[in-house]
Amino acid sequence: MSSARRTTIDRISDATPTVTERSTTRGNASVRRQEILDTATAVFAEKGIVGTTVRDISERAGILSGSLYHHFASKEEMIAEILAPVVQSQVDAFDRIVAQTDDPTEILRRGIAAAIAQTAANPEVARILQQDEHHIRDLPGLDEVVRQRRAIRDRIEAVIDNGITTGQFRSDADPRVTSMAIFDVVLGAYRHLNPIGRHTPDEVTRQLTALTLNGLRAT
Amino acid sequence: MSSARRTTIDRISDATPTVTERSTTRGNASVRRQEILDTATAVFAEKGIVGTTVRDISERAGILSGSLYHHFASKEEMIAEILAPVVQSQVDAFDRIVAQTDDPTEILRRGIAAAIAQTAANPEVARILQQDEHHIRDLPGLDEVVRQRRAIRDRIEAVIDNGITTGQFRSDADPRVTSMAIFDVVLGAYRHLNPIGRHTPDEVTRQLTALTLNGLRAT
DNA sequence: CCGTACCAAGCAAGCGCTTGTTGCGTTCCG
DNA sequence: CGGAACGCAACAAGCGCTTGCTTGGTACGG
Repeated sequence: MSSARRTTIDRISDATPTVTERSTTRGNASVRRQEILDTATAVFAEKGIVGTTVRDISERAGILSGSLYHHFASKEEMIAEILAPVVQSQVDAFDRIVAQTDDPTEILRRGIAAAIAQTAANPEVARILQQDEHHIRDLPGLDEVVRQRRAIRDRIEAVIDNGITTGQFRSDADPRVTSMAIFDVVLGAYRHLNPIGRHTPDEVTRQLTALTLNGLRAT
Repeated sequence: MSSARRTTIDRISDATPTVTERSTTRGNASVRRQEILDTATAVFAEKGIVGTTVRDISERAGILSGSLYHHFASKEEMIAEILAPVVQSQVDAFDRIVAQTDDPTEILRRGIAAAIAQTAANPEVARILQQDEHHIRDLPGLDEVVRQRRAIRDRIEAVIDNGITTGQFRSDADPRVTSMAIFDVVLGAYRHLNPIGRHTPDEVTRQLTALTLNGLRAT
């Protein structure tokens, strides 16, 4: 699909054939793009991925729906660009934690705190990840996101398993059920934070770490 | 392009709806209706409410999409008829429990057990309630369902609040955050039960009651 | 300090297809 | 025969996305 609509005779000598990220020198071309992305994030969180139309996004962004495709190749690309960096930074945060300590209780405590800090910084993305979990799973362009989220849950499960063998956690705890429970609870924390809820990230972190760690601790 | 209209004669040759043969119990009117409703439940759970089309349902039920409207007035009516009885029986179960005891720990324990038993009996409805929570909220015909679910969560919150004042639960626990966490964990239990997961309802109940009650108990 | 070239950004219009829903004709059984 | 059950075809609205064209603004050679 060549959408090139140059005038009939032009560009005979292409002086710079380098594939570039042009747009740089201009008044920062990606500003509008990020604006639209932020708007789209809000709409996706509010109406869900399937329930959101490109016209919903364009109306709220003050643009015509067709003009969105000047910035993005597809609706799916917008979704990927919204979710990927957040999930990536969650993975990075978890990596940093397990590099600092190998104590299961401490990993869990810091992991929950980091996840909730992430949620506080981006509650709308957390909401999308929760409520559209299944739709995300069968969007072809989002398999990396799905893979990373599954990896996080697997590693939490491994941490719990480890804590059981060291005797810190209850021996009758099922790592799979428990890890999923923690995952669900932490992901649902967006409800308690602004703009939806009224709690501070620190308070929510205190509540959820207390609930889960006391719930897991060996008697 | 004019569509070649098929006359009545053409239809004689091609027959045999390969998907499902009609349930020929003509006397019992609601049999076929319930069949369709069960099929719709499975499709809604699989694809989500917004992601499911009436054609998806009709294909799986071995009927044409238009013929669905002989049994149901609208897609929304189908959803209401799927969700309402389950939510109602959850309310009833909770009522029965609080009529038997007023001990907060015991109410929570039996409440979780009852909710998971409900989930085990109807995992697909649980999945719909979780993943389409927000879409359900702005379907006009489902305000009763929304009202009842909110009522359950409010009453759980009250039970936790009561347990704090009696000294059974940690005094630093926030009833709102905690009740929502329990709600999320129990609702997500459908993942561990057949046909998705491999745990028995009793085992899941043991796991989640242990996690939440130990997590709440005063030290 | 022009004039030309260039392009990101957006508008207007519409494409092919799908959506929930409807009206009417047909089949089948008590 | 009557009526429930269903096929059949179509409707208006809406979907994601494409196309042709216009604009405002910057770069740059002369």
